[in-house]
Amino acid sequence: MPYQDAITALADPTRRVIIDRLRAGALPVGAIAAGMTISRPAVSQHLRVLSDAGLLKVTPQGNRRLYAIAPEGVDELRRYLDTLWDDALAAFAQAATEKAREKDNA
Amino acid sequence: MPYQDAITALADPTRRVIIDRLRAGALPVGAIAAGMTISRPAVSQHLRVLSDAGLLKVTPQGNRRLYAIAPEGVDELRRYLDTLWDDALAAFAQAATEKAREKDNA
DNA sequence: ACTTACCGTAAGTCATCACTTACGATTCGT
DNA sequence: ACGAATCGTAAGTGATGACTTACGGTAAGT
Repeated sequence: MPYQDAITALADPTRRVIIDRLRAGALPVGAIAAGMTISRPAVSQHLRVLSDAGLLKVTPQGNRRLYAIAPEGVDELRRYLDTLWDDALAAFAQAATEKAREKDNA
Repeated sequence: MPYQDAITALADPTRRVIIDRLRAGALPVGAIAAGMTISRPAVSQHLRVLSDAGLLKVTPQGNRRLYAIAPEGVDELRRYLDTLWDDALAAFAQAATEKAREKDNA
């Protein structure tokens, strides 16, 4: 899954809450939904989106399904932002030098 | 602006196209909208969202307005993903050791 | 075997948001 | 000073998506 799906998935506040709940480790759906204001099926739908985006991986364990953060999916997004960050800094530096040159010509 | 706004802003494909157009350096609105399928006011609205999210900075230059990527805004998002990445790796490692311990007890 | 627990999916509703056209404001050129 | 250019904003419309309830399917407990 490309990084675009990861960004779209993380755009929803509820899904970010789910991600935060999984920071410490894998959890079954019931544990994730417990304490949240929305219904459990709604959580399931969010988990589906996050999994499709490559941000979560599922491991069925008997009756339950354990969801955990997939480091690879997070890394894809990280790399995209790194290139964006590099380009932004380079453009910023170039704009600064151009501005200095203008000042010299004045 | 917190990182949440940045994620929400980058969730839209059109806004990512705009960001990509600004990777090489600042551009006025007309140049950004040129070649895009949507109208120029639509581009203006997207630029507003990106600016509010802290991802773009504007420098009015006479008649036109130059938009450029704001490195600080990108950095906020980068830091969020870094902590998420760290936690995910730590949880993954812990799960691996626990699994190994289970095997030993068997 | 039968009940209970855990979970995903289907169908439908409601709000959010991206886009359009129309308009007003500011600045440049002549 | 006047017309053209550049851009932001307002109002309205259509589509996407987040949520609900209802249902089915599989595994665990007794």
